Amino acid sequence: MKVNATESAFIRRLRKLTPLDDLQIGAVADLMVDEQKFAAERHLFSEGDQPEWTHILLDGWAARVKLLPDGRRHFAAILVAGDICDVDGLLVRRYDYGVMALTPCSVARVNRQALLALCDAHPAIARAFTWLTFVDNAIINEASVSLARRTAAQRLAHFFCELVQRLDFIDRAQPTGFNCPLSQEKLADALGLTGVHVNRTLRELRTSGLAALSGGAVRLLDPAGLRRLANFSPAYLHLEGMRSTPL
Amino acid sequence: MKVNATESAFIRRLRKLTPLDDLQIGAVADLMVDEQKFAAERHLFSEGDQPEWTHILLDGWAARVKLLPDGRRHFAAILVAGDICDVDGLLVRRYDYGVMALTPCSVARVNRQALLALCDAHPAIARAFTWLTFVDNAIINEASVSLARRTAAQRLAHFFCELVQRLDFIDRAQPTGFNCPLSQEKLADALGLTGVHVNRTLRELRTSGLAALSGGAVRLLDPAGLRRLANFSPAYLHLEGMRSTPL
DNA sequence: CGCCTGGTTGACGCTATTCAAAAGTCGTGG
DNA sequence: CCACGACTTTTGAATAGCGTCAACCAGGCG
Repeated sequence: MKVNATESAFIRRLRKLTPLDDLQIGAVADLMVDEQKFAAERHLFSEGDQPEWTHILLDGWAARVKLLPDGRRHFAAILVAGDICDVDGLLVRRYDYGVMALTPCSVARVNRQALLALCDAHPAIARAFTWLTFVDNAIINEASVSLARRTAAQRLAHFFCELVQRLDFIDRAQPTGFNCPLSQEKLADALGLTGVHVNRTLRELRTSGLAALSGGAVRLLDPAGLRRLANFSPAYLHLEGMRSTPL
Repeated sequence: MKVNATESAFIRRLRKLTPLDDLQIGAVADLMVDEQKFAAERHLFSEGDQPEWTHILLDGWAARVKLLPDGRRHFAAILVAGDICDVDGLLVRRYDYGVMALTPCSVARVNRQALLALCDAHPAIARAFTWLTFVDNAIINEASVSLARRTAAQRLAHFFCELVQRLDFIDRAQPTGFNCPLSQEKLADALGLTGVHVNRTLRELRTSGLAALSGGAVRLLDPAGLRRLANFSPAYLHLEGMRSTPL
């Protein structure tokens, strides 16, 4: 399927975050030629696969999945529209994670060699992609703080605070809440908990008047309270965009 | 202080992992001009600082530190000789982590602008640094699996398995063990545990004949057993080096 | 209508934390 | 050489947080 790349969340993110000009943005958009749909639970690719395409999430939610031998799993990252699923596929021989659609997804595939060539030809574009990698990293680092040192309630609160920012950036959130089509089981896999405990912790947040998840939507009843509980500070999202330095 | 860059663990890593030729390697080495010493516990820089240099660890151990408001901390990454402490400092406005020396360290500082310029001039060099970022990422992703889903014993076992590989790669480990100058408290900060529990878990590993930490060294008493316990598979370290694709 | 997935709740157990104290280690200075 | 202090390791006892198991309920969809 043909992509309307120019209006995609990814290109809009590039516009807002990087100093690329219209020509450079256009060159990137031109690589986003074919669009694929994935049903929920479907894998875009799996751990161990050899990368052939770079996948950019246009719509829906997905996750980077790490599987454990006993069948349990961990979501190393939650991906929303505008996120690149697998930049590292550009240079790595084998994926060390899979990417799974959490909801029905629409994905732009970008030819790996073509993107590499474009980056080589335009250092500014290479920098933009490197920048996106760094932001991705920062999010994962912050998630690891949650896993290492925050309680279940704090993890959920932090997760909600982060997502409202990320989604708002692509105009998919209101200050009052956002659409969150994740089952409690999937939330658990993202936060290093069990489904049962996520359930209890959600009730805790609800009864304490902080946030509520129902009908596939998160309502932030007390945004300031949530941020206080999670000790959330959005600096790590680097929403001001990359530091522009002379080429 | 002047650096003997060519013999540094970092340059040797570049040689082994990337397809850069001697000229390109030399150009990178030429940027590693000044060497600084840091005492244990000293910060190379702190969260919130504006990046000015890129820091490459030549000797000693360091960690990327994320601080919590209550004084607790989390080590988002453990750095050893040959690791870049802060690639993202190249493009980010403010660090979202600090880097702390865990032992006396020797660090090469690289001028940020100069490295950016070099990457722009030589796409192959840019790729090499991007590649190192990806490997760094993969390690952090795997660590997040430990934090999310592995028990204390498995975390320690996995940590030891990873380090013996990473250190062996720069010729600083024997198959039988390696030098590990981390206090139990610091191990705890890397693994999302408490010092007390690390102590108990180390005893568990010792009495079950898997591994022992004493006198600043880890002895791997039963490497295969350790790997089995941790379900360690070194694929994510990408020790085969980057996928070479035509420029 | 029955099935299937996801949400909800209770009882119980285990893992890791907390608090506290004692013993070992190492560097420093007298 | 010993004494001292600071830090690290070690161990115990009590507790908290989260996981496990199991049952039940609600809604969507064939």
